[in-house]
Amino acid sequence: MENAPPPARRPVRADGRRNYDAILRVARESFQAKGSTASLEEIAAGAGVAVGTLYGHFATRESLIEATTRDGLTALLAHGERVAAGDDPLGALMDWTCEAVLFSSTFRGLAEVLAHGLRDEDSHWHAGCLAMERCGADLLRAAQDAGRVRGDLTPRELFNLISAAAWVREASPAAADDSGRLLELFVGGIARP
Amino acid sequence: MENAPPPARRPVRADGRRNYDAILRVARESFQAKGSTASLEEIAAGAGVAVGTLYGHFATRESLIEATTRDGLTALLAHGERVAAGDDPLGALMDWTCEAVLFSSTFRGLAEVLAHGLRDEDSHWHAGCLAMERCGADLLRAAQDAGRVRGDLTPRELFNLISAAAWVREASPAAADDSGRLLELFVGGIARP
DNA sequence: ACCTGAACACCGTTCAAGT
DNA sequence: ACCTGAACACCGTTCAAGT
Repeated sequence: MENAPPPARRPVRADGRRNYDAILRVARESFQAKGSTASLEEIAAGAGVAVGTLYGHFATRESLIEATTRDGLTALLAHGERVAAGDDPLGALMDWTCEAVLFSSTFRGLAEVLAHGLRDEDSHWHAGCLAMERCGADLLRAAQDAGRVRGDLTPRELFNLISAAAWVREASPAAADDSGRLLELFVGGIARP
Repeated sequence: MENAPPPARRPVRADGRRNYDAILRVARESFQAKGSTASLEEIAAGAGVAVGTLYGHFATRESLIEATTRDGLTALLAHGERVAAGDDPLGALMDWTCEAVLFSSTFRGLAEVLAHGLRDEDSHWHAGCLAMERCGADLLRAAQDAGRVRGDLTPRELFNLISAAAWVREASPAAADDSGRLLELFVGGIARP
């Protein structure tokens, strides 16, 4: 209930903001290069701060990961609202799903963190994951109401399909090259003629 | 070419076999409980041997994982041969695929190790992963020849679908409960009416 | 042929002391 | 309010010495 850790916030003092931003910038590069398990010590060193400073700003690895991908998630949700306004429910769902797969494979390990965040109520991610699930749920329902997608598919299952496709993308460079094909394989079966 | 590490083999000396077996037994329990990243020191301690003994028998974590799941893979391949003898190619493919998903989610992290082993030629796993892929390829081709599965699906893509479904099973207990439903979602789209 | 355990390296995490 | 870096714990991996 009350043991959910506080989300990372940008500090008010000038040196604090500088360090916060430097850590975020280096963290993005490190996660990109080495995945979600990249060394926090290396990130701190790369940002020119002591480890304690990193922990001061980001209490857990999850909160740092959350902060590095917050913008991406925001963009994804905005994209969802945009495509929802169109008049092709199936196209909108597929379009957004594709973007969601790309986002969820921003770096190696993110899909797992997302899947975990959706289940763990005490996670920094929980709210974000729920928002992402809900965004997909709205698009899914619209496509189902239009009779274009099998009606028994649940929002949670759509989330699972997305993170699974993202996981394959993370793990297999060859599959990542052809995202359209991957998407077709993973969610192609849910459409109705 | 020649830098592929040697597979773990059961020692000839009596005390060696005893330790080897003890390590394997504890490793199975540990992987089951904590996933593929379980502490090797704890496994060694649990087996009543020094860490060096564990490394003496299993040069890498991968080789230990391989040894703990070798029987399961063998059983899966045998199951493939068995179902291939029937006269329902689509049923055989689905049956085997379901077993493959169960095997690939024996413990948390195995799906990732398998996906990695298939790509890395120097892995302990490479031969095993190839055998698994080939087993699926034979069943897939039969189902395709019978016109029951879309013809453009490749063996590699089937492997990816299997490990992705296994990954979801590993990550989400709820999904793991209803394997039939999961399988339907992941490979239901490949069948032809 | 196999075992032991100390030794080294690396990393996560905390915290008292500082500014 | 924020920073520092030493301190502790834990783990992976190697290897000289032993039987």
